[in-house]
Amino acid sequence: MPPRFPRGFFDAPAIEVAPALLGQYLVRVTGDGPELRARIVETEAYEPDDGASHSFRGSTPRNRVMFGPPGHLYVYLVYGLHHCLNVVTRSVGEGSAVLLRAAEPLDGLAGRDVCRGPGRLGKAFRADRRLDGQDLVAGSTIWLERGARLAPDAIEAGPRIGITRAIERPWRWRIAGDPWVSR
DNA sequence: TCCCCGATTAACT
DNA sequence: GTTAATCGGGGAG
Repeated sequence: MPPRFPRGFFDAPAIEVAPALLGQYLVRVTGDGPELRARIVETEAYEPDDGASHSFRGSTPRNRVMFGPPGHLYVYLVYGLHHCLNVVTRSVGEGSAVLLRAAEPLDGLAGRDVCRGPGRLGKAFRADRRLDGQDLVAGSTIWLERGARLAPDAIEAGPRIGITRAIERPWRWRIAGDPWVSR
């Protein structure tokens, strides 16, 4: 089994962790089905001073995991329908995370588009608020594993999707030309 | 308490 | 390109 990332990998700004997560693996074990595995191909960063971030107005019951230790999973419900997966970054009290937007299905996932888009990725990995706060470094339910390190020119940045504030920040990253990215 | 609207998606025209 | 689905968070009163 490939190594996981150490806690310190996540104790950094989301704008650094987001591109570094491209090409890495998301793994999930459920009570019944097979192990799920996918390769991350698209991410977005949300920072503490970022008007588009849930953490912008401080800690609340919903987003408190964002203000906890790095390397944990933040799961929230959007539009009353979809659960999105985020990786908490930066140190305790800062409020920063990386949204996982798309991945290449590998093991235990049927269908071309099941991981294309944050809502579908959450559904494919059977995420809901019960997964909020899971430890991605030392937990045994959902975690991240190291994949190949990508060359800088294999990564491209662009504007974030679906937000109405801080739209000028080019904080979405994806693997250039990858067939599994969203949209 | 009320009310608006969102880090989306699928199913329309 | 447009819109319904669906519901909880959090600001306003």
